[in-house]
Amino acid sequence: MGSRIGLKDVALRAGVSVPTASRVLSGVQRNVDPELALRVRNACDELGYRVNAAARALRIQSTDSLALVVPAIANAYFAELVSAYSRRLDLQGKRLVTIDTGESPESEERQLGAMDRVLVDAVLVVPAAFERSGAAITELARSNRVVQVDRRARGVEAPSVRLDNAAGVRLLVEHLRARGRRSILMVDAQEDSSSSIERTAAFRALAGPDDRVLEMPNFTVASGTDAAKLLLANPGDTDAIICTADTVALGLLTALQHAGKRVPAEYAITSFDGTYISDTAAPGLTTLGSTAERMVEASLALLDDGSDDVVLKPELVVRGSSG
Amino acid sequence: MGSRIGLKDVALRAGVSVPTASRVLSGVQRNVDPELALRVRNACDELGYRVNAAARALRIQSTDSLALVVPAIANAYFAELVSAYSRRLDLQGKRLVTIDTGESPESEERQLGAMDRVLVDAVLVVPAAFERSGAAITELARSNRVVQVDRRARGVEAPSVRLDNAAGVRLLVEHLRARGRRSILMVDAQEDSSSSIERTAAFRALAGPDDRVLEMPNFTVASGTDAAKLLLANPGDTDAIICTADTVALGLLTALQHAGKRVPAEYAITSFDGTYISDTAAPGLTTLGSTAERMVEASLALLDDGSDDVVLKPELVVRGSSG
DNA sequence: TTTGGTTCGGAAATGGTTTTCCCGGCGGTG
DNA sequence: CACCGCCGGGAAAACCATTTCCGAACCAAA
Repeated sequence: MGSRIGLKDVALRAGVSVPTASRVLSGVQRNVDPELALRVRNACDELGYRVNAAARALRIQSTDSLALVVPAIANAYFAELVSAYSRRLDLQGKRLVTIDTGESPESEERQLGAMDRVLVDAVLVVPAAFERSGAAITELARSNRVVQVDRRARGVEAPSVRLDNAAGVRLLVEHLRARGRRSILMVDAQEDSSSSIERTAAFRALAGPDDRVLEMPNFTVASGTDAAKLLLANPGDTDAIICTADTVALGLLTALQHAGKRVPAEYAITSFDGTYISDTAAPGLTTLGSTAERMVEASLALLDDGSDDVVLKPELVVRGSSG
Repeated sequence: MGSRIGLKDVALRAGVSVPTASRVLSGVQRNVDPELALRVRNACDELGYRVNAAARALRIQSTDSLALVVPAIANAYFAELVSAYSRRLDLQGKRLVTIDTGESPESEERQLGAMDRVLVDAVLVVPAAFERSGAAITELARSNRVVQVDRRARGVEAPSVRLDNAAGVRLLVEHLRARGRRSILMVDAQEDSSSSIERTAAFRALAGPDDRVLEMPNFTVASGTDAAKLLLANPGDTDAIICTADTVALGLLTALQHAGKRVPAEYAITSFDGTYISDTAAPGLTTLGSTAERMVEASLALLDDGSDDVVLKPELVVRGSSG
């Protein structure tokens, strides 16, 4: 049984007792002689000892890590959200473990169902779907602290932090109208996500007879280029576009430019996420500012004090793509 | 202390012993009376019981999860790598937990040092730096199974799976020369990563007097646009560019186009990663094909059979950006 | 009645932390 | 000088929740 080295091996080599070794390593529960502490630390080095995560967590009932479950890490919006959480938690000495559900409620259910194999103190989840994610998240929330981030799922009582999507749509529509645009096309993904639902609903409520909605299969750059083809095949009076994701806007922008269309002269393009894409596209994309930092702050605060839902106000960032 | 519900609560409610409840739930180690099994399962539902990850892992000495440590999840290349791992492991019923080190050796050291707070069976790591990552990874490898992916760190004995960068550079250079280009600029990031080192070394070995290297601070799209500014300020004879990342190539491409330059007529642009970016840019980027799937397969196989280093052969994917 | 197989429960094991109890030494006080 | 309290350390055991080993009981077949 000498295979794995445990704390008692360290204590033995350092010539101290197990409690003392523990006191040196983990807590400052009580003062220990600096000389003994040094011996313990040296013994650790020499033996290559590392504390057993499972044993420690079992006793302590706490790991210093959170899980973040996102639908698609390849989406720049979620990638930036992950980065923001990771940086923020790193400052606190905590770890973020990220899990990708591939925009698939089935995979999400598997991963959430197996979350009891991963050691975390709480789970931050961006639900893949509004309807189909509810059951798995509710189940998870029975035994874990759960916060819904960016999206919600139907019937889940876990608190949520999200953007005021209706206000965001209103900001973009009013901006485009103020610039004299008459016919707006909203390009959305037909994913069953709460944010998509809220955005299209808000848009339809504000839309006039000349405004349209185009549903693409997902939030990828390729969907943007496909949307451009569909638009060019059936241009109508459209002179302005609202994309519900920066990735889609990027594909749309480059495809329109490649087809010889001028942006913003012929088409004003706006978008939602405020990722680096909106900043580096040429021309820059008018978009709602990034809410990643605020979402991170709000959701972590919510985990601490257990307050209620948080709805963030969007801000408009005007760049060249809207004239 | 009745706060958290454990297996003994389930057993009590179901009127069976703890071992029997365990047999019903986790393993099919032995047959149990179907009637008892049903009682156990009902008790679980009613109590909302979920197995304790720490206790299970402590006893079993295994979780079905791997950790993947990447330098920057916001980089499309790593995001696609994460997705590929996640999909592949999902098929096997395993989980992937991803950790972002923000291209910072300090953060990497903290995160790797605290890896004993996360429950995983093995760690796949993309070292942030060639020189400065070695110590932390070596230390980690003393107590964990570790595989280096995509990059290596100096002096680490853990096996690695990586691209044959020299062959990749040769493919691109020969392709550009075959298209009649005379003066190639390599745009790299001055990060201390093994892949960057190998690529610039291979390029310098092949380079003629008209070829140059430009070192940008990092692998972001913004670095690409900055590189374009530097290039336009000092154009020399450059008629071809090799970027060591798709993100950089994207920024460079759009910035050059925005400045009125024609691609590929005036500048042929090629790149390395083969992410979705190379496919959706306009024109498409000539690049080395994505090796994500092969890296995933090779590294997982390596974990299974403990074989040696794997070096993947690159493939050239020709698109419009190189003429 | 014995034998063999099946199923269940008590107890050990997993590894680290924490508590309890004790001890020896040290300094201050009466 | 005796006494008291405090402080740092050690031995042993409890604890965390689960799995597994092993013995016991039971039922059916021989």
